[in-house]
Order: sequence, then structure tokens, then C-alpha cells
Amino acid sequence: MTQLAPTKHPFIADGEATAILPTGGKQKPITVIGTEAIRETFDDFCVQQAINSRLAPGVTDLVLNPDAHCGYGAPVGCVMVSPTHVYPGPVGVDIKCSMSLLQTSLPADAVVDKQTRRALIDAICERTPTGAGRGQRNAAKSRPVDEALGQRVLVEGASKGVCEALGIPPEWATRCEDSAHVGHDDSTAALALRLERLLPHAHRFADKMSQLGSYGGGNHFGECEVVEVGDDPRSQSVAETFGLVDGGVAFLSHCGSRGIGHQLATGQFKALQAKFEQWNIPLPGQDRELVYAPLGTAEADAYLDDMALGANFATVNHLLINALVLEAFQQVIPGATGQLVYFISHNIARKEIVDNRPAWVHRKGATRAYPGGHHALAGTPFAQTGHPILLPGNPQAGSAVMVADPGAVLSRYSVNHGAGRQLGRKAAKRALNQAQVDQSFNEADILSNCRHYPIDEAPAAYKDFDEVLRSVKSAGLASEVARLKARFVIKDGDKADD
DNA sequence: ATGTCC
Repeated sequence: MTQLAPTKHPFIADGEATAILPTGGKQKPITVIGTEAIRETFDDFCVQQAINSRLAPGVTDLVLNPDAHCGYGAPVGCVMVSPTHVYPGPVGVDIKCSMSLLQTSLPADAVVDKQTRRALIDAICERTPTGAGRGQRNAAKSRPVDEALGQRVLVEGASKGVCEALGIPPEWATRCEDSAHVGHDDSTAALALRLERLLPHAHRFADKMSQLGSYGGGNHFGECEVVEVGDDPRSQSVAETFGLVDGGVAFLSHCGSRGIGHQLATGQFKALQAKFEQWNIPLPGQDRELVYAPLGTAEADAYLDDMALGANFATVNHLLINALVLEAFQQVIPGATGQLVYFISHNIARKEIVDNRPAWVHRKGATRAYPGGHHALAGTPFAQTGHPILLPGNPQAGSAVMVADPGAVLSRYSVNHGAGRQLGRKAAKRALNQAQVDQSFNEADILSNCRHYPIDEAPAAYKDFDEVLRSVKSAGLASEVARLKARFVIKDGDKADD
């Protein structure tokens, strides 16, 4: 990829937690969210990816968030806006990777006892497996997903029929950012047609459909939380609208579109890269990870359809996981009930109105943040307050539920998607000590399904979550409503019973 | 992220 001017401290601060990054031309500079301490965590490669993305054809706006780090083509932790082009790389391989939060009726006291927590871990892991690939045939054993139902999931998303077939409370669909994605022409029919064309080439399609109700690996997780709503009147009032219960037990999940999303995304990368080569089209920043398609072309249509298929899988995957987690709670603690607080993505491109015209907003490791009164929230439970923003931090610092403020217009109505990596996986394995990581979890009384917590996922491998949140708040983008404190974590790792 | 290389 192209290396431009030296990128050491290239930012021009224009506030405590905001800066701009000029790219040398007349175009609007990159908007940077982050305190000086946070901006120093951006390495040169990440900044170069941001510059290449900003200068790519049809891109009118680029926002770099405080959790930014190197990604595929564009940094993870950025927002890329284009009224004319779609960019598969800056959506990423895990199409519609998302967060969801389930509020249970249980008080914090219910998850103090270690035996109870162990029983919950076992009941949850039995229903919602972690880890990659094989061995997940009918991940959700009580709700087998065959190829036909899988096709409906991809085309319809969390439709009433799909929810009923999978035992998902249909009202949860009203608590989703996009319960169903449609095709390039805004029709479901386009998705059915696209799927029909893809199926003969889809490798082990039935196996991928049977992954519904599973977490996967890497940074994906499920986490039992105790909710701590802020003391201020606004937090209390917003928490009530969100359905958050102070001192109650909730369950936070992070996962995406699993194998099918990966297959659809990489298929698109390869197809577009081949066309760029065939037609000798210059690559933005000489980076093949930044291939694109102009809207209205067959290539753009195909990408938007594939993205929607993957997104629909991710949506139903999350809802099913929540239904199964609730079932697990009910097995261990009879009488428990639960309500979905929200489901929101951080890897998706959405058609939104930006500066009074439609544009595709690519959020790559970035979370939509519409404040109260935003036109797109009209008719939803969150029209007055703004929708819930779910930000994973780390099990020890906690995670956050936030709500957008009007200042979020600066970041194209987006915030970060978590803490962001501080150390790469290899660096984390070199720098951190397994015994110390495990001891820190013991001292915090946070249980896990893993015998040893995955070291490349340790809290110290991520940026300081409080500093990241300080950036978001100081920039005027969003306010904290509640903190979620982990009681146990479900992750892919060496299982305690191995 | 991903049956971590079809």
C-alpha cells in the first residue's frame, strides 16, 4: 500500500478529545475522536489506512474513533461515508458483528454463589457453543436449523415466521437495529434470487446454517453482568426507557455472522479484486483490501445482497443466543424472565441521510449513535431518548451502556465499538503472564468457562476503557447510562472440564 | 473474524 508523508503525530487538536487529520488535498480532513493519550495509541499503519480510506473514490467523510487499530483495508474503529460507492473491506469479514444485551428479572444476589454461577456457565455452554467451525452441527440442539430454515433466516432475517420457528420472542425484533436487511433494490425478492444463485457454490451450506446459536472465537463472548445505573436523573430516566434494572442481572453477547458471513465477505473481496486486476483499475492507496463497487453496478448489487444475507444471519444468531441464554437461566433458576434491551451492530454499511442526501455509512468497528429526536428513530421505543449503545470494555473495567447526544453529528452519528486493541495477539502473548491474568480474574471473583483465560484477550491487551469512554464523553458524542460488571465470562478457550 | 490455507 502507499506510504505517504511521515505520520508521526499528524493530528491537529481542536478540542480536548477531538482533532483533525489533513490528507494534503482540498477535501474535508479526517475527523479524529480521542484525547491526546488515546491519539498516541494509533500506530502509523492504522493512520495510513485511515488516509487511504479517506482518499478512496467516492468517500466524502472519514471518522477515526478512539478504539481505532489496524483492520482490513480501513482501520477497525472508523466510519466511512460514501454517497456513490460501497466498500466491502471496510465492512469486514464478520458481516454485522454485533452486541446484544438481555436484562433478566434476577437481582445481583442470584449470581453471588459460585456453584450457581458454575451451573449457569454449564447450562449456557451446553446451548450456545464457542469456538470455530466443526462440531457445531445443530449448535442450538433444542432448535435444529436445517437448510430450508437457514435459507429463510438469510432472506427474511428476524421475521415473525423465523422467530416463531426458532422460539424467539417476536417482540424482540422491535429491539433490533435492523431486524431484517433487504436486497440492493430494497426487496426481499432480490435476496431470494441471489441466494438461489449462490447455493450451488456454497460449501457445506447446511453446516453453516446449523451454526445459528453459536458464539465463534476470537473476541466474541457472552458475559453475565450486574447492572449499575448512573446516579444522575438522566441516566435513571433513560435506563427506565431502555428496560435496564439497577442492581439486576443482565447478559451481554458479542458475536456475528459466523462461517456464512465470512464466506460471503471473502467471496466478494476475491471477486472484486479479480475485476480490478482484469480491468486494470487503480487500487485506493495501492491496497487491494480497499476494492469497491460504484452504486448501480452489478458488482455493487451483488455485494449489497451478500452483505444483507450475512447480516440477516447475524441478527437471528444473536436473537437465538439470547433465547437460549434465557432458557439456561430458567433451567438453573426457575421463574427467571428476560427482555432484550437492544441488539446493535458495529460491522455494517447502512443507507442513511448524511448532509441531507442518502449515503452508505460503513461502520467498521463503530456503533451507530442516534440521539433522541433523530428522524430515523420515529415510531421506535427510543424516539425520545435515543437508542441504547452497547460498548464492551473488558470484564474487569466493565462494559458500558451509553446514549447518544446531539454532538454525535460530528462523528456521523457513530461512536466506538469497545476498548480497541492495545497489543496485537502475538505481542499480548509475549508481554502478558498467564498466571497473573488468571489471578486477576480470581481476585475480581469473575468466573469463566475457560480453565485459563485466553491471554491475547486479557484486559491488558486492550486500551484503557475509561480513557476511551472519556474521549467519547468529552467529544460530546454520548453519555454513560450504566456500567455492566462481569460475574462470569463465556469465551472460546481451553475448557475447564478438558 | 474464519474448519485460522480450497
